[in-house]
Amino acid sequence: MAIQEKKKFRTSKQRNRMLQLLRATDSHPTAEWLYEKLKMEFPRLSLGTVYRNLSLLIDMGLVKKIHFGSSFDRFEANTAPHYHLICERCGKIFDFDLPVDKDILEHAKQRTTFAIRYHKIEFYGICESCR
Amino acid sequence: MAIQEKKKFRTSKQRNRMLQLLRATDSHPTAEWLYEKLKMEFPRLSLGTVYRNLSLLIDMGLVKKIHFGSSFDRFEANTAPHYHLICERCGKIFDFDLPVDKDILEHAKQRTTFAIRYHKIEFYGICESCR
DNA sequence: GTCCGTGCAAAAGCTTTGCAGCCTT
DNA sequence: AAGGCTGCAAAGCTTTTGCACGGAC
Repeated sequence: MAIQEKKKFRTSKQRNRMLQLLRATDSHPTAEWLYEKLKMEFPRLSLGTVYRNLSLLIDMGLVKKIHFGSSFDRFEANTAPHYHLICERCGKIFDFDLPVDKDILEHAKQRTTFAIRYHKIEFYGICESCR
Repeated sequence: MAIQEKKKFRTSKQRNRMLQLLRATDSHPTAEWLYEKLKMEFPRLSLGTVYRNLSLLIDMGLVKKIHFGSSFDRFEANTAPHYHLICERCGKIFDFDLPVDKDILEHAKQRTTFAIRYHKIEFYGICESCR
C-alpha cells in the first residue's frame, strides 16, 4: 500500500483471530497453516481471505512477511560468499563487496545450539540511480 | 539432488551458453531473462529447459539461487528487528535473539552509495533436534 | 446506508514434469 | 547403442482477483 493512501480498516473476527494466532506462535506460519487452524472456528473460511488479511495486517504494520523479495527466483554465477544490496524501488540486486564478517559467524555460533553452516546478509534501501 | 547420487552430466550448447551469460552479467538474472537472451540463438528454446539447466548448474555447484528458501511465504507477528536461524533439514525457522548489530549497518553504509534502510541476516544450518 | 470484509471460484504467475525424439558420449 | 538433454504442452503450486452477499460502523 502506498503511504499516501489512508485506508480505513474495519475489524473482523477472522482477522483478529489470525493476529492472535500469529502472536501466540513462534513457528513463522504459512498462509496454509493459518487456514487449517482457523477452519475449525470458521468452517467456511477461504484461503483468499487469509491472504487478504495477511496483506492487511502487513499494511497495518502488525505482521511481517519473511522471505519476501521478488516473486521469481534469481540466479548468479558468483558462488563465493558475498552479501547483497537490494533496491526497494527498482528491485535490482547488487553484489556487495563488504568483507564477509567472521566475527558475526563466531558470535552467532556461541549463542545457539544450531550447527551453523553459513549465513546470508541482505541490505535493503534505495540505489543511487533511483534517488 | 542428494549427495550420494552420482549423476552423470553431459554437455549441451544451451547449458554452456547459460553459464557464459550468467558469468558475464552482474544483474542476478531470472529464468525469464536468460530465456529471452537465449531465444535469439536458440529460437526453439523452452523455459522448461532453462529451469532444468539452472537446476543442473546448481547441482554442479556453478550457480547459486538467491531468494531460495521455502516455496511459500511465511509470516510473523514479531515486527521488531531480529535475525533468523533456518534449519536446512526440517525447514523450521527460529527467531535468533542475537543483538542486532549496529556496527554492521554503519560499516555497510560507509561502503556504498546505497541509502540503506535496514538489513536482514539469516543463518543456515542444522537445528538441535535434527542432529 | 455505506462500503469494507468474506466466501467462492476462476485466474494469474512462476516452476516442474511427462513424453517422444535428438544429441552427446 | 545408451541415456542424458530438448522442445512442447500440460500440470502443479502458491497467491491474487472479480463478484455478489453479509457485516461493521
